[in-house]
Amino acid sequence: MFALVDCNNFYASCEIAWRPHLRGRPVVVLSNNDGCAIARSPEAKALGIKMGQPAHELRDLVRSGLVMCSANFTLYGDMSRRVVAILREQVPRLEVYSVDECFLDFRGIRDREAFAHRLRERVRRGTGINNCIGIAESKGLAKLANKIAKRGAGVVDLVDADRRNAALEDFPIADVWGVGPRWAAKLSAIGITTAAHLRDASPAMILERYGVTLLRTQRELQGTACLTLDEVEPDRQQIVVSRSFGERVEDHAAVAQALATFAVRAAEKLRKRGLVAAGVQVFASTDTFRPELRQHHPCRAMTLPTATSDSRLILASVHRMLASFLRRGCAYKRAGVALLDLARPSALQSDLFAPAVVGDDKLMALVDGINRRFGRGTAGFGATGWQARPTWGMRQRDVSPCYTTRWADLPIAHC
DNA sequence: TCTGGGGTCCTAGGACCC
DNA sequence: TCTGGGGTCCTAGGACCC
Repeated sequence: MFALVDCNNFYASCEIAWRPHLRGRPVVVLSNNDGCAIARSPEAKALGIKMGQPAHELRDLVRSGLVMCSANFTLYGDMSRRVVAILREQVPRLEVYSVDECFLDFRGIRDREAFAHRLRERVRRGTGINNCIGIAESKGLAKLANKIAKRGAGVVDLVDADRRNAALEDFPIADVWGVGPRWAAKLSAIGITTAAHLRDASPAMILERYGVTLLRTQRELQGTACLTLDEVEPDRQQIVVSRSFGERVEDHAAVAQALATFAVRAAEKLRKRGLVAAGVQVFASTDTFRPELRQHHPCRAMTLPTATSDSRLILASVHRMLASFLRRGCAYKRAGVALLDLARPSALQSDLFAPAVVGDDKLMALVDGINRRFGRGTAGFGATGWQARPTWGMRQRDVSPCYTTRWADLPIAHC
């Protein structure tokens, strides 16, 4: 028995929670580089703004009241932790599924709907974030129940068979969790246009044409829980830091600085999770939206001689791969660094003649400590260029303050 | 003027091993 | 008429998720 708590328009709700004058107004949150809409308040949806719609197509709407916010992922991450903390107080077991969703173990709860309504209200009062709850026998059905709850009821319980069947009858196949655009098109072509159709389709046919993933989805729709509540987040297999640049960059030294910056960020994330990497990959890309310009999409990877989380060793490997990596006359729009083959140091196979992990943990802990205390970038590496506004930097026109994570940005209440 | 970023799982095919 | 059989590892590509 699962409940899925899903925050409504999460990023937009976070912005509105701290800027109450935005309530009732159309608000969108933009992707990095202020590129496209990644979250929309209900009022923004009502204006017909689509998910992923480019920001430049929205400029005209600003004059009629649309508010566009640059993404502030620090704020959203902290708000997410607050929502989870409130839920943890109320249920013994939960899985943080994404930044704005939690699966809860709802077994043994007597009046599920009343309990869910109280839960919703607690989250709303504690964080200002509106949310909906779907309840069912499997995660897949809880997802589906949640989508129906978003239509207005707030809480939907599909444990009752009659209610579940009715819900599946008119639930579009494209909205089913685990059915993406490709499969939705293929399924529709053979007459499977609703969740009920998929539930009743031949399992052998599903397995043969789509594989075990969709077969699992089908069984979940039938009410058989194939997915479990995973309370512990599994260790990452890879960490990627990549960005589009604010403008096209032809200067290879600038791209190298960007890659060094991403490598340092990736190493920080790696250490925060207590992992080491045994592989490093670098990639870059010219502007794919301008096919008339010279295109180049270089990508290189190497295996490290010994696993590490030391920024200096990761930087050195990036530097080595950069030799004749970029092409003269190409202007790059995006680049990234990936750390691969991640592992816990304790889980590594030891070598009779060499250490299993290399690097200076004490030095890295010191650097991380300084940056935690005095702000990111206080202590760092020369290879990153060390500029306040590098040419490859992101465009961000209107970032909200980090209300909950930076002393200087603390909101002030006037009485 | 310009269209994001970060993940996972599954499968098929080739290389290689005994 | 004849081609062996059974296995793992790695990689690329395709699908999905938020």
